[in-house]
Amino acid sequence: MGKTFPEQPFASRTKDDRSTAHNSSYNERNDAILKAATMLIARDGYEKASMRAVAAEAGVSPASMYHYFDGKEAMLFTILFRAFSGLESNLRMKTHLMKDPLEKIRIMIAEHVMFFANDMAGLQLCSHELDSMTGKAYEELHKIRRSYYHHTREIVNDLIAKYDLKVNDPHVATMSLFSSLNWLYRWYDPHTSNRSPAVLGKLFFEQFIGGLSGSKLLQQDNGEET
Amino acid sequence: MGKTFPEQPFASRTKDDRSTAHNSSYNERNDAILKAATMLIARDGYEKASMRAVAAEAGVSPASMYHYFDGKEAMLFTILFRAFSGLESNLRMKTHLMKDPLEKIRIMIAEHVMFFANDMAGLQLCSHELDSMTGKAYEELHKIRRSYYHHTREIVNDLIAKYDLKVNDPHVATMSLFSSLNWLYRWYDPHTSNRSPAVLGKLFFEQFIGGLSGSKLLQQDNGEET
DNA sequence: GTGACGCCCGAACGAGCGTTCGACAATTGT
DNA sequence: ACAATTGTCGAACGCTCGTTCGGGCGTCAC
Repeated sequence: MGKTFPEQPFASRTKDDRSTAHNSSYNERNDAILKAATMLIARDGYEKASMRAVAAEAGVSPASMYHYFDGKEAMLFTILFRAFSGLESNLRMKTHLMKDPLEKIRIMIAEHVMFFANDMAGLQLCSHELDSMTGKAYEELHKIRRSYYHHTREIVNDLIAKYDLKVNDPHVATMSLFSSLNWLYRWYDPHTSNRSPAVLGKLFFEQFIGGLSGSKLLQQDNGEET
Repeated sequence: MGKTFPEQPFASRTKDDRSTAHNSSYNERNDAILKAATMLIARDGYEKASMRAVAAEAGVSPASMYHYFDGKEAMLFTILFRAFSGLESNLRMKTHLMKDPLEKIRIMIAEHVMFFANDMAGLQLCSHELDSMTGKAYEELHKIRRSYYHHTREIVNDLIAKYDLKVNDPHVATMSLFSSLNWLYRWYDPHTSNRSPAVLGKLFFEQFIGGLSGSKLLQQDNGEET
């Protein structure tokens, strides 16, 4: 029941703890507001999406919103916190028992694309609206993001070590991978595209590994192999 | 002097044509406003960056801004138009006389990174604020963007054809390349980083070619080569 | 000199924003 | 049954926004 995420510094829940077994209508309303907010902020941007519009979309009065969230920024925080935490903890869970870093990175990419397909608007906000946050809330989200990066980066390091790859710049390679994933919301819609999330994940995986390990096309520059 | 870009449908210049030889202060003020606007919109976002703040940064009164631009959106349009057009025409110019598509794509990537290094805020707006535009202005900018993509995509097609590459999905590969370039503003600052734009361009080039032509690491899946 | 014109800005307008307040309804604990 | 708590909302506050208005200033042409 009360099982959420390990270590939740100050705001993983809404306002104070009202999730006391009964009273399901509270959580329903809460989710309706978050869903409406996610959609409208994804469509119009954080500044342009007004509390009044979110309230209307969620079927609530503007004043009622403040019984569920301390304010507009707290609302965005909850959305981003759920999405970032979901990504991060899911990665940790799925790769926990694996040994081969190649398999780990394959799963990481596939899971990220899946997460995107299941919550396009939410991940769009993670890519687009993080710096609408300020102060400690920003720091906290940034910390999760950094943790996600570090986890991925360690997999990449293991990958390079295990297969003895000649990689010029692992950081740039990793950032390129994140670029591809974070830019998804700009061009890919799993409901419209003929590429499934699984296929797209496979393509990203192959591209990343190919980009890491170098191309036959360019080997003339490095002198021929022994 | 009056040399701009081929075909300029309706708004490559500001308001009406006041660039009549003398009166250089007009163009100076105009550029000061654009520069201030670019910086502030990059920092705060289009909605949050107010005309008053831009005016203050440029050393002009808010009212005076409307002698140079029809409004806030027209101002952003000019910024985006210059950046997109610069990118697109520069690509066309540089690759015009080349034959080898491998060299073409190398130059395309290097030039894009250089463009970014020379106008970080401007290219950030191209990546982040395009959909703050509406109507015909949006269409026009989107057209330039699409033209840039198509030009790049043709080079990729030639590359695949010439070197007989087995590429699963050229579109996804090209989008990944654009992802890396468009995501630059999120993590790369040429003034701070120890990687020069030239080095970064080289890395992106090698990654892209490697990602295109596939990896030795994964060839076990495709059966061994003949 | 004088009228026309480009340039500039203080002041204000109307609209929309996030948020708060106070009263009213619904639900709960006893 | 009744007091306390929780949920709801119309109305309003204070503020900032993009933009406009009207007039003042300097510089040309004649």
